[in-house]
Amino acid sequence: MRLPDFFKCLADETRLKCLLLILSEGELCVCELTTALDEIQPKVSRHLGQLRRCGLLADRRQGQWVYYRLAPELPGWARAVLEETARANAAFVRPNLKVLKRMGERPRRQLDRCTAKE
Amino acid sequence: MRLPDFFKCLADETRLKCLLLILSEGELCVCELTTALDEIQPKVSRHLGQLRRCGLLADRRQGQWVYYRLAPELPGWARAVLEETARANAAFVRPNLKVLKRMGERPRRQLDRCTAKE
DNA sequence: GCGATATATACTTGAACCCGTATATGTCGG
DNA sequence: CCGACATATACGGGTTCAAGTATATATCGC
Repeated sequence: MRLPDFFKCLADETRLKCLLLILSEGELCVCELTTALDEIQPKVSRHLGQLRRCGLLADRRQGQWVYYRLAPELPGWARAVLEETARANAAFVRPNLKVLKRMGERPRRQLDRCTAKE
Repeated sequence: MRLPDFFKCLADETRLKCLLLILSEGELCVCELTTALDEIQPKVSRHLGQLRRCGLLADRRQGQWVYYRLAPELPGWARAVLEETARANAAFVRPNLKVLKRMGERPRRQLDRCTAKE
């Protein structure tokens, strides 16, 4: 990927927050991000799709949910940039992380069969 | 500055190359960057002005030349992001750096009186 | 003061971008 | 199958952005 395109992916608030939240949580599904960001679903989905097509995120479907994680093939320096950014800008996503933690109905992951209730 | 705005500054090829070249050389004037990038002067100047207004670069005038350097007040994490990017993407600016090195007519810096010829 | 050089800015235009709405696709439970 | 839920995408419109050209400002040598 062209270097400026990598930073273009980080240049939008919604995309940047998605990346930092995923970096913090390891893996998040669309509805969790939609809630954490308090945005409408098509908006979040559209940005996640862009991040996937650009090679920053990977996705996996589990039941009706789609989980996004950092792409394993993401170069080390790119991951380092994200981590350094997250470390020094924790306040940027803190409110969203708080909403996420308080979120009642979170799908249970790492199980083939799962219910929507905790 | 808002976090996404920082990355917006890096999301343009001309701006990103300016930053990486300045990071590599310490300080560069507009005409050196114009030559190294093979771009027209108003384009380079406009992007440099934007980087200055956003707080990424600082400038000083010396005679008829204006030198740009990384802003001293740039947060450490931001500088680290730039350095990590430069380290892992040396090829991105290598041709421009080569042009710069071969550039015959470079203003001499760190002197109050200077000529355009080396 | 007057050209020559270096840099900054104003203006206009076309492209890229992001958004909300509506709709399509996919999965699940019954 | 069918309704409910989760996600993706198509469409249309408004805004932002970057470009080239032209011009303004500033410094220098004379």
